[in-house]
Amino acid sequence: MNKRIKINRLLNAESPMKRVLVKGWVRTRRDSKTFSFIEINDGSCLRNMQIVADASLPDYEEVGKISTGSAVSVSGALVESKGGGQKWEILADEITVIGTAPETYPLQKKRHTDEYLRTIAHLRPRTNKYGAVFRIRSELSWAVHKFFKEKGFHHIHTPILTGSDCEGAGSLFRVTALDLENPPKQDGKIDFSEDFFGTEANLTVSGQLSAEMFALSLGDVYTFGPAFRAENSNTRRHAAEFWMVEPEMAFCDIHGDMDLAEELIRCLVGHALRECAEDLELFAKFVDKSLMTTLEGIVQNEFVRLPYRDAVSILQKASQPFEYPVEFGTDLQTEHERYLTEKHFKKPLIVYDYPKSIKPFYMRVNDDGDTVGAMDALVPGIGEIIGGSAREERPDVLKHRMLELGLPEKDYWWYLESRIFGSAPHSGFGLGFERLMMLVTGVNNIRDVVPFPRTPKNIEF
RNA sequence: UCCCCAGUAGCUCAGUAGGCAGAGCAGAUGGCUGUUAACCAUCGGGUCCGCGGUUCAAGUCCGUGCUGGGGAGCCA
Repeated sequence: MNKRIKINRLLNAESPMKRVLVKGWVRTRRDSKTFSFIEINDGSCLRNMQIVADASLPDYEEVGKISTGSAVSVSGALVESKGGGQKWEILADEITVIGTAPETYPLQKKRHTDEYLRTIAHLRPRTNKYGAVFRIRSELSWAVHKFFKEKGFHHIHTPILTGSDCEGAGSLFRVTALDLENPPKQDGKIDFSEDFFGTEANLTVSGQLSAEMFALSLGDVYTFGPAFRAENSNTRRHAAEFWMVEPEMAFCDIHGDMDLAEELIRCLVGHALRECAEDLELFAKFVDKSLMTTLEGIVQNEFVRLPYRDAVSILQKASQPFEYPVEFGTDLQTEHERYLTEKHFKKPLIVYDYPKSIKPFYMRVNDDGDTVGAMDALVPGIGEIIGGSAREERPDVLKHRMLELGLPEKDYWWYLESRIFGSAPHSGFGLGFERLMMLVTGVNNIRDVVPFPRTPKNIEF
């Protein structure tokens, strides 16, 4: 018996083949008097393979019972199709049902809402749209590694479990091996010295601080892994578990940081356009009619670079009213970011040099003393897709900032030591991988670009 | 967490003025055709999200809870 061949290979065949074997899931069956058409999909591509099953087949009775959703194995000849819709089809000489699907199979041969498909997240990758989403996700994931590999970056596996609530930003998921029914206590409080690590532990919110240590050793590094936020965020762009790409570069300032951010996004979008054309076509057709214009615009045009001070004055001069007032020292609200990227410039932009007062301790203080080398990349439809900064490499300035913000030095002793022993300017950023997926596919809910999304009150599957 | 909207057949939805619960698709059965989300006919299919209230009468009005969605905040 020959080996199974993926449908995408067969659909791109140059010539007929006498004997091929395919395996996949039935999308639809159309019966004639003397034969049946069965369309099967094996996930290798968006398109299905049409199987022609003639009534003369030994098990033709069985063929009539093959239902939508069943897993089947088909062997036969790859021949040019007599019908109009496809170039190739398989003239079956043997069809075996590997796994049946009763009529309660929830996926029908019709359009389903995204909300309904979320309730059957275990089956939704069998639909055209979600199959395409996750093929693109896989391709983009690979493209991230390719991008950094070609630039000489090293991939670092930073820890998922962390011992301190670094950055103090966002609520953390506590990790414990203690008996929650009866935890050990000391002076009325839970005694974490009895816990697995002998101290409090959490899931990481970012690999940045670890990555910095490796940038100051291996030069240019990146991490690509999950991050966890226990924020009670109920929006279409937040998940409790998401993936971040976090490059960190030694001897690099905020401008080099922005250069890399822009190059990364444009390169990844270009990669998707080249390598996922067929799947992207589905999104351009059914999800976002302007998708191709948006994506090609990103690849072809440079991003706007806009200092925060200039962003403020543009917003102050804007003809439309804002709910939140804008002045130096306030953070840009969603409405402001959307105005800048969707109305004023109508393309991606990077805002940089934010006020010190609204940014974390590790961002490098600029010479003006009021701003830090922070940057946010904003794209139409999604908002912030990248947040990054130059890191404060001067130990005295860093300590001063920690004091201002009330962060205990002892918790960051190793971070501070990196500034004492051979400190060097360095910069990095975090790219929200799901937000990139939303940008590339036009899908407007983060829950629909994650295989099994985790959001407040939702961890089924 | 706050504001707004929704919840009716397996799925997508309609349900008028408070008066017997509907369609398309899916499923079953039969027919027809190199078909393309095939087509035609027949049939089966309901805790109208839960609880409480108003009313002779509630899918419909009121209160409340749950679930889902959109927006805001937090951020990637």
